[in-house]
Amino acid sequence: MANIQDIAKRAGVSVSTVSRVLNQHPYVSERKQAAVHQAISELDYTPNRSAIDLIRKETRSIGVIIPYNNNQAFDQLLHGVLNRSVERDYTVTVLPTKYDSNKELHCLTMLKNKQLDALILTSRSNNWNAIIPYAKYGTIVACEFTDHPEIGCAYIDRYGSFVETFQLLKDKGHTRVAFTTARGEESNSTQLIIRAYQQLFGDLPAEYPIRDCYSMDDGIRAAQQLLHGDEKPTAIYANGDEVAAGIYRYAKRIGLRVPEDLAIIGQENQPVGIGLGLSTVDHQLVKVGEHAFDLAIGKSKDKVEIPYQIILRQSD
Amino acid sequence: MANIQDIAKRAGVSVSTVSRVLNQHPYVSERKQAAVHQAISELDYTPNRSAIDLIRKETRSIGVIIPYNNNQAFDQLLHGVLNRSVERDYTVTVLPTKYDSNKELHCLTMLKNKQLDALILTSRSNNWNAIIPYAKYGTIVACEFTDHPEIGCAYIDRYGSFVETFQLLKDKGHTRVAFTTARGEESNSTQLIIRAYQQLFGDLPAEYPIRDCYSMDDGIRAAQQLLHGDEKPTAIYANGDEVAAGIYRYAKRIGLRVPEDLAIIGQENQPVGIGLGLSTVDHQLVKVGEHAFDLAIGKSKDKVEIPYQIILRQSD
DNA sequence: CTGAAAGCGCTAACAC
DNA sequence: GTGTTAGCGCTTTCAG
Repeated sequence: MANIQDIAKRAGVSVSTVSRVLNQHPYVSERKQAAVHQAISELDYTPNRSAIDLIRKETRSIGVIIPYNNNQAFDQLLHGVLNRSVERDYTVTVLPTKYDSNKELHCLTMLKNKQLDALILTSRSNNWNAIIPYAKYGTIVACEFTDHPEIGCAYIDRYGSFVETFQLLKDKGHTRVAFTTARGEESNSTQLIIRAYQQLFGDLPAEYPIRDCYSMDDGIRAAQQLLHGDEKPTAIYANGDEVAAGIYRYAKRIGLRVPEDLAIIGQENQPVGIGLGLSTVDHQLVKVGEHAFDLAIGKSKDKVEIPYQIILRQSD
Repeated sequence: MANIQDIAKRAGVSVSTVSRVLNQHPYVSERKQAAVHQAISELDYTPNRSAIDLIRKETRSIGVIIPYNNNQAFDQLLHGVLNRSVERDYTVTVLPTKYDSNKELHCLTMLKNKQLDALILTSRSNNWNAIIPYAKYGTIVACEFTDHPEIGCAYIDRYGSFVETFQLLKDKGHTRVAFTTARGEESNSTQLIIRAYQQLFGDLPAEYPIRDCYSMDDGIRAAQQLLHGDEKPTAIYANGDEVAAGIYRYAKRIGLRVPEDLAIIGQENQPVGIGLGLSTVDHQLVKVGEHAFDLAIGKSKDKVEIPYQIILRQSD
């Protein structure tokens, strides 16, 4: 590949002149400008990006840490980021970590080694203490609330959302309401839903939170466990519409009526929930992703809350 | 940030020695090796990636061109790519183009400017003629069949899949079968389904292919158009399960029985289809993505066909 | 085993 | 307006 020197030689100018026209700096005579452009097209030249990144110490590319790459919620977040990246001409790199904290740390070093300008954490498996130090190498933005001043975040009031949903169920007369979660108490979100439950219903029966729920099959498994136990719930709040769909299908299979015998509420307003007419709480993850992107490229440390929305259909 | 020189100085060795231990080259005395490691940890040093990429002329990162970033089919492809990238320690950059051919070309130049080692095209809006020249700058792999020898591809026999599905419908006695597509005849896939239709049913009524279908709402629109027309179809083959779900819901809404009054078959085996019990043809896009990745990093120009799978549930 | 030195391709003072 | 030149941070001959 031709380089900037070849162009300079061919156009009969210096490399700095070539660089100037490449970067649209003023003060280059029309004549030389034309000569440079001609040389560029004759030699089919494209500036080498690594060289530019090296000297500029900036890549115009940001990373998105996504624990699982087969999860609708993370997909939504990613879509939000992508939506904005196209408009702002940034490049985005997807970094699946499988909740492996070392992999996550490895991604954080991509900030340090100047491979990425900013990093969006859609979730995390390290403590903030381990993460914060990397903030000096690049912008870090989280998709959950944190009051660390070094970290910008676009978040939803998860606790409020959980409380409101449980309240809604309680108002309808439910006292035995179970719920599903992805990870266990190592997850911030799980801790919040447990607290919300306790606030409204008191002690949490050990058999009510069903964890490791991601897919429709997990929903079926959860329903199986829940609907044949002693403390059979009259309502289940699922951590996603796919999981809710699994619960719905199992309930139907054993002859339960929804919502009369079992109320079901999902999360994230996904197609399967729409198709099945399941109520859901939409945390507007696409918007969260969009805001996270804006914070990232704006090197902002703001905390922006995205409103959630409860969508009632026929299943609650 | 400390650089390799700082480390060399601190460890009392030359930069080449530091480089050697960084790259695990043999022939470095234990003593110096230890000194270097110590200096690295004392100075909290991380090698600069741009500098390495510049000199190595390789980035260990590949791009995936995705026209729409809110489409389940492309998501599946991307997930496949991501699955393998984690295992092989590659970095993947997502490049949404919105079917803008200039944007697509812009992505191709990322090969030329050494920003990406390889590029996976999940779809394309440029002619092969415009794309091929970039193959000399990096590996290009497509997710559709092409016999260009410069391009590796992981593909499904779309034509075969379309023919088989139509045949299945024909065998059940359907003669009026409509279908939906995403893009129009500028799309390879649309051309193939039209040819498959013609092979089995002869002339294609102008009102049968409904285009611009991506979401559930598009499915509803398609059903609306189709089910109130003159040539009312008895079967519809949708270009995705979400679209199929929209058709299903509309059919139910106007009191049609599925499959007695209207047979519906979707594509890609997505949650909403499972939830609604819709038949589907699974093109195994995740696998396609995985193979595409392998071809990409193997710089292979092989053509690998991924088998599709027709999954019959109650809707056909 | 180890170091000096020549780049990789580009930008940005600085001088004219 | 334009060219010279000193790097950016690293790898890799080439000598020793």
